[in-house]
Amino acid sequence: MSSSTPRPDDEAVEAGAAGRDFIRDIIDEDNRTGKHGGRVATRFPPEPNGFLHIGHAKSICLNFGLAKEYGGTCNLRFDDTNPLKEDERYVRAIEEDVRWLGFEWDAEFHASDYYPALYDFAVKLIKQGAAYVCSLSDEAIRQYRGTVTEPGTPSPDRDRSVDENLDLLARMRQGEFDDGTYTVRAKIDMANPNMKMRDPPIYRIRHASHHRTGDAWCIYPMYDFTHCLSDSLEAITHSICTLEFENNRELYDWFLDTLEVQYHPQQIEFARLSLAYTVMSKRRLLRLVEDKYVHGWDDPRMPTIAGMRRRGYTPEAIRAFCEKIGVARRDNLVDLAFLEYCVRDDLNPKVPRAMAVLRPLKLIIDNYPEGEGETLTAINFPDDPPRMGERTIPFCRELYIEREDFMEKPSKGYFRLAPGKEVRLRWAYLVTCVSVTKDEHGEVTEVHCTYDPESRGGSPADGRKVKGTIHWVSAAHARPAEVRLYDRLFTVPSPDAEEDFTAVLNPESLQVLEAFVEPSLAEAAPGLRFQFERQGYFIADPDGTKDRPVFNRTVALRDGWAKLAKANVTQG
RNA sequence: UGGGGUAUCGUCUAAUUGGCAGGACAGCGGAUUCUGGAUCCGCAUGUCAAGGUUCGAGUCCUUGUACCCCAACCA
Repeated sequence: MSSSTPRPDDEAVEAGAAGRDFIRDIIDEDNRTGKHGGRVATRFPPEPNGFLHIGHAKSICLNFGLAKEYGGTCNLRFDDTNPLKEDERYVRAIEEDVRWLGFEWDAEFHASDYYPALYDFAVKLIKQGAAYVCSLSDEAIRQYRGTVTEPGTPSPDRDRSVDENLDLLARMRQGEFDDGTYTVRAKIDMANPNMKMRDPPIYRIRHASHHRTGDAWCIYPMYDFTHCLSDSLEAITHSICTLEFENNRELYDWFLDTLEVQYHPQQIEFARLSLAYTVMSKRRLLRLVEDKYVHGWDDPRMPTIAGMRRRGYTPEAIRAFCEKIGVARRDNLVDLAFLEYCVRDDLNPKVPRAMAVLRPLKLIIDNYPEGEGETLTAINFPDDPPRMGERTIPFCRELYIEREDFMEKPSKGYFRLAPGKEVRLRWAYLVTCVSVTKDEHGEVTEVHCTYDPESRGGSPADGRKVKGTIHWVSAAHARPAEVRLYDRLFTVPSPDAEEDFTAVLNPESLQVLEAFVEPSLAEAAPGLRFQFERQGYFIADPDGTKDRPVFNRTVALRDGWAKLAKANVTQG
C-alpha cells in the first residue's frame, strides 16, 4: 500500500484527537470481544496529599480522554486512606486543577466514602480465612517478609482462629488498641516471589482525624486493598495507573477474585512522565515547598498544574503536550524544549503583541525636537493584522531600548544597533547611531542617534532595506514593571538521580528585573497574556499593583541570534 | 543472586502483526519576513548485541547485555 494513502485514524489524528497507543488497542479489543459489554469507565484517583503536576496531567488527559473518545465515563476519586498526609486544601486544589485543564468528571468519590463497605470486605476476608489480625510490629513485619531473594517466614499470628480475628478486628475498630499494635493482613503466601503477595497489611490503626470522616474511624485501609475495591464498587472497566504498580496487579486481582466481587476491572499500567530538569514526585515537590526553595505549590518554576497556570501556560498547551508525548510502557525523559514548543505553538496565534524593555538603555534622538512627541500605530498581531486590531504608542526624543540591542563593537553577523549602523525602531522610525556617552567605568550609558523623518511608521521613503528591527519604549511615557524570568529549576536533566536533589537546584531559576513597559500594559489585569516582541510570552501576575504591574515570563521566544552568537564563540 | 517490566533517530513516539523503518521536537541548510519570532521548503540521524529461521526480521527463535520497579502499618 502506498504510504500516501491515509490510514483510517490519520484523519482523527489531524483533527486533534489523541493518537493511537497500546491502551486504546486493549480497549478496542475489549469492545470487540464484549469484555465489559462495550462499556468504558475510567477514573482519575489522586491522593489529596499535594498539588497535581504535569505527570498527573498526562494521566488526566488519558483517563478523561478515553472516556470522551469511547463515550464512557470518568470519575474523580480521591484516594484518601492516609489521614496523616492528606488535607481538604489539596482536595480543592485538585478539583480546581482538573477543571482548569478542561475536564469535568462524571462523579466524584472519595475512598473514604467506602470505609464501611471496605470494613465489611475485611470481615468477609477474615471469615473466609483469607485474612488475619497480626500483632507483629512494623519492624518485625519487615523482617518476617524476607528479601527479594529469600522467602519470608509466617507471622506467629497467621493461624489465629476466625473468631479471634473477628473479635480483634472489632476491638481495633472500637479504638481499644494503640497505633501500631495490630494490623489486619491478607493471608496469601510468605514465600511468594512477588514481595507484594507476602501477606500484605490491609488495615492499620491510626488514631488520627481524617479530613472527611473526622474521628469516626481509627483504623484505615491501605492502598492495595482500597484501590481495587473502589474501582470495583464504581464498576470501572479500565483501571489505568503507572508502571510502578505493576507488581501490585497480582494483589489487585487477588482481592477481587477472593472476594468474588461483581465487577473485576482490568488494571493497565503505563510509563509515568519524566520531564527534564525537574522533579516529579510529590514527596520532593512538598520538600521544595516546605523548605522554601520555591514560593509555594503555585510557584511558576514548579512542574505543578498550579505553577504552570501562574507561569502562563494554557490548558490547551498542556493537553497538546500530553497528547503529543504519547502513552507507552518504556521509561522516558521528555525534553523541556518539547513542552516549550507546545506552549509557544498555542500562544503564538492567540496572544497580542506589546513592547517592553527588560534591561533598559537610554537612546536619544539628537535631531528630534526637544519637548515634542507624537503618537504611532502598532499592530497587535502582525501575522493577521485585522484579527486583534491596533493600538497607539507614544514616541518622543528619548527612548529606552534593550541593552542587548546595542554593541559598541559589533560581532560578526550582529545586525542591531552599533556606531554608524542604522536600525528600525519597531512601528516607528529608522535611526542611525552617531555617538555614545559612557560613565567612569567605560560603560555605555546613552546611545545617541539621528532619525530619518521620512521613515515614520518604519518604512523609509526610498525603500532602502534595514536588516535590524528593535523594540523600544518612550522614556517619558514608559511605565515601570516588575518582570520575573524563570529558568529550569535544576541544573541537571535528572535531579531524581542525584543523592541530594536540592544540591542541584538552579540558583538562577528566578531572575527579577525592573523593566519599562509601554503605557497600554500598565493596567493589564492579572491573567492577561502578551507577547513582548522579540522576547517571549508573558502573563500579568496577581502580585501586580495598579502602578506597578508584574509580568511572568511564560516562555521565551526561540532566539536564533543567541544560537548564532554561541556558535561564533565556540568557533573561536 | 528472586520476581515483574522495558529496549526503534539526540528526545518522545509509530510501523497495517513477517513486506521500502514513518511522524513530532531538537539540530543543520535555504526561502521569506518591520519580531534574529512565526511561516514555507529541504537535509542528516535510529531498530541494545550476537547468532538462527525466512525470498524477506524492528516484528519469530536462541543466547547475552543494559536500564526501571518490588523487601513503608505510603500511594
